[in-house]
This record gives sequence, C-alpha cells and structure tokens, in this order.
Amino acid sequence: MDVHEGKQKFIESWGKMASDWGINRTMAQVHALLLVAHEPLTADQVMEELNISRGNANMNIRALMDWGLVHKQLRAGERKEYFFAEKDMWTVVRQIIINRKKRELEPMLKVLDEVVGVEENCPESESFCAVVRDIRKFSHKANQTLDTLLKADPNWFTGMLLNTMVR
Amino acid sequence: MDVHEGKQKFIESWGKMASDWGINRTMAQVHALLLVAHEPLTADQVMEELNISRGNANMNIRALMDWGLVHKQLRAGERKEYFFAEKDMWTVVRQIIINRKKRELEPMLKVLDEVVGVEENCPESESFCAVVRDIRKFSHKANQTLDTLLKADPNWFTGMLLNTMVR
DNA sequence: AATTGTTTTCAGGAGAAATTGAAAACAGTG
DNA sequence: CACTGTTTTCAATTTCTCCTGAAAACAATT
Repeated sequence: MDVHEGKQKFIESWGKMASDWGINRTMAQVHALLLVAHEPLTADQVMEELNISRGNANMNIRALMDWGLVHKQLRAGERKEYFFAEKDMWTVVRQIIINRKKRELEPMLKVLDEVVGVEENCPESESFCAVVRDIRKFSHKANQTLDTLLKADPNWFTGMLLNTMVR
Repeated sequence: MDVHEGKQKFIESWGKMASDWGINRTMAQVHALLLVAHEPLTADQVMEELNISRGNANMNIRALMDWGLVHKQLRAGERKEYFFAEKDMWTVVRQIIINRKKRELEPMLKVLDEVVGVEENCPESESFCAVVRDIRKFSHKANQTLDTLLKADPNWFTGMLLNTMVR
C-alpha cells in the first residue's frame, strides 16, 4: 500500500469513527489530514485535499483550534496561515477528555444533583431516587477518575492502567 | 421538586447527553423512562409518556433490547408485552462498552493495522507511519484495557480505579 | 378460519445538521 | 488610502437522520 492510499483510508476511518461518537465528520477528517500531514497545511490545501468549501474548511479548522488539537503557524514574510495538528497522542486524548467532560458530562452531573433531591413520599418516588442516586454516584466517580487521569503523568495512562489491570 | 418533574428532567438530560455521544436521542429517552419507571411498561405507555409514534417506540425498544439494556416481561394470561430496563449501573456500563467497542473501536483498529503497513520510502511516508504507529499502539492498549475491565468483578470499577488513583 | 388484539415493517415526510459560496471584514503594502 | 491577498461570516441550500402512520404480519381465541 502506498502512502496516499494509506492516508485516504486513515482519514475516512477517523471521520467515520468520529461521527459515530457525535463529532462532525468533516472536522475529524480535517484533524486526520493534519495529523498525517508531513508539514503544516494552508486552508487552501485542506479544501483541495478533502474537496470541501472554504467556509467549511475555515469553520472546522477553527473548531479544532478551540479543542486544542490544531495550532496555527505564521511564517515571516507570508500572509497565509499554516495549520498543524498536535501529534502526541496523550495530549490529543487529554484535550478530547477535557472538552467532552466540560461540554457533556458535567451538565448531566448538574441535573443528577438536582433531581436526586426529589421528595420521597411514595413507592414511585422512592424507586426513582434509588436509581438516580446510583447513577449519580457512578457518574461522580467517573468524573473524578477523569480529573485524576488529566493530572497524571503523560506516560501514566499507557503505562499503569494496563499494568495494574492485566494479570 | 416532585417525582414527575424529576423524571422529566432526567429523561430530557439523558436524551441530550446521548445525542452528544452519537446515540439516538429518542432511544436514550426510552431507556431513561424505563430506568426510572417504577414497574415495567408497555409500548403504549412509552408512546404516551414520550409522545412518540408506535413505530418509533417499537424500533427503539428493540434496539435497546439488542444492546442488552432493556428486557421483555411476559405475563400469564396477557397478550401485551412489558418492558423494563436493566438497573444495575455496572451492567449498564458493561453493555454499552461491549456494544460500542464492537461497533466503533474495533473497525478503527482494523484499519490502523492495515495502514500501518504502508511502505516507508520517503520522509512523507515515514512521518505517516510514525503517527499511525503511535495511534495504533494507544488504541490497542485502550482496547485491551476495556477487555480487562469487562472481565473484572462487578464492584471493581467503582472500587479500585478510584482508590488506586486518588491520592 | 374468522375475529380481535398486538407487534413489526417501511415508504414517504419532517426536521435537524452540515455545507456552500459569495459578500464582508480584515490586514498588510506601495 | 487604495489595492490585493486572505480569512471570516452567514443566509440559502443540500444532505442526512429520524419519525410517522398505515398496512402487513403475527398470534391467541372462539
């Protein structure tokens, strides 16, 4: 397999996976393209490679910068902007966790904290509260675990999690 | 807050979170409804509570059964089918991991295994392979970790992960 | 085998999300 | 400050996913 075919397969697959996980497919494809790019690319190159419009390229590059997954490079004497992806996988995963935790997990936790306070005065409300308490406990633990993970050493995840668990 | 308001908030929030994660919102709302239901419900009750059509209710209940998150209850002398959700959080999380791993993580791993074999004969192909190797290593470890997690004791996750990590 | 109650299917429609492309805004340069 | 190359914005359009509702299939009962 040659490198172009490999890149294409990778980009397509990365995009597919992302859309399964509720992330815009094109955004993930731009990310994939920059991940495997040999050098920083301009918006025009991204448009060209992925056959997307200027507006689309611009929006998704911006979104990726907001996520902390892509950075801008300015070159002296050039007006064009170049973009490159963060390539360290641990950092990539960190950024994704940070973003999704904030956007999606924490709002859910807030609601759980609210509804766990429902008055318990009948079998129905009691079983409701029991279920919510359980989900809430679980979610808070997951959230704390993620916080710990984020504070951890860069090599920690790949190293320890596995070693501790595999027997 | 009364139990009805609590249930509604919970159902709405669960649905929102699911759609952020690429899961059909209505499917998650049906799941949430059954999770907090005091007793098993019929398809008609689900339709009624969530204001959805018969077809929609049926399809999503089926999908939830495929995921192993909802079960059918048959009652002697009744032709209607009753549905109830698996309420143990550890089992719920297990089922979700099993399903998403199979549907989304593993196909990606397969592609990574393929493209890592790209011939390395120029700077471009070398940097491509280096990135792919890194992602591949990371993903395989994550996959193995999930396998171990799935084999683990029901109380393992909530217990150990946190205790080991929090200092 | 006809009747009734229930579940399943799926073509077409509705709504949501992503994309385009052209105009506006911006930023250097002579 | 006018000109040029570049990025940003956003209304209109396209694309995709999801939902509906009615018909078909199914299954228990008489």
